[in-house]
Amino acid sequence: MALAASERLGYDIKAAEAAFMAAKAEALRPMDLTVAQYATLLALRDNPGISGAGIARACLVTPQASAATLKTLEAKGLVVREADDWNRNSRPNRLSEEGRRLVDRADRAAGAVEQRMHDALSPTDRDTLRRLLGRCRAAAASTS
Amino acid sequence: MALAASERLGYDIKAAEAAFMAAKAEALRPMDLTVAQYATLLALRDNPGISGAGIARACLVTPQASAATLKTLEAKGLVVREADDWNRNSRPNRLSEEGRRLVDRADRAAGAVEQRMHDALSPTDRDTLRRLLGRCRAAAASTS
DNA sequence: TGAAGACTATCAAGACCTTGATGATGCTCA
DNA sequence: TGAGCATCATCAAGGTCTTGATAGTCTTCA
Repeated sequence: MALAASERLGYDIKAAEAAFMAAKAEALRPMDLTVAQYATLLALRDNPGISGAGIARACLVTPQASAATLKTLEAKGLVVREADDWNRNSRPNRLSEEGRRLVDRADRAAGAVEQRMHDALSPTDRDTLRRLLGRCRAAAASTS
Repeated sequence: MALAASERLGYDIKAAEAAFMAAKAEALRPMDLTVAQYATLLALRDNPGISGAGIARACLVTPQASAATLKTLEAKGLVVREADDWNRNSRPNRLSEEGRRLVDRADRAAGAVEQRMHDALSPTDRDTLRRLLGRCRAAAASTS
């Protein structure tokens, strides 16, 4: 074993991410939205007409994953997918009226989690955390 | 929207975690192991005879998730589950001989990712990162 | 002794994510 | 024009994770 389990930074990152996800999931439960669905709606609100592939990039997942989530959201009536018979390659996605209402409500709930994390750190701390995480990210990606 | 998208620390944490997972998944691919399977094998190596629930706690998932992974690993012949007819409540899990060989090989590959992250930061940086992530974790969990 | 509460295992359904493969579209450049 | 390449959408299969529910076991305590 190269590194002792307690020395592994991956665990700390994972634990923070897990706590973050759990808190968001709980905040979104009353709206019957999953975290993935919320992230997708958020990307749609900020980028009307974005493609499924674009959502995938914004949410850090594969296009297949975003397509599945879009399908669920379309079935819920929260998203409208513009199907063009003359161009099957690009299918812009937009929020429905209900989707727009819900994403604002969801963002008030889930945004509070983000706000708590934001408020728990000083501006300097936030900057430091971002920088260190960026170094980790680069180190993980290198050579891989 | 309470916070601008670029101001959200959750994204940085998620991105670091995603890069970390991707690098480990790639390192483990030649062994035909997923990250979840690797984490389970590691927990088993460090805690022989641990219960499924114990693995779940170590891996930060639900008992159901660990049970599913154990089932896969048992089918692969990497894990042996001791079934007691007189006590169906507790089923200790252990590595098979092949499982033991594979986990060591896997840890050399995946541990290198962890090592890269470790080496990219000074001891002080690592300490700071841990502390800040801990604060984020606590902030996310509070009130939720 | 016996009830309460905690822990464990497991089934089932649903959602999400991944890799791999396929096919269509659009842009660029020789 | 036409080949090459990047991008997009989608099908399929496998694995992981969740919530919810059911049930056996163990410990504690009145």
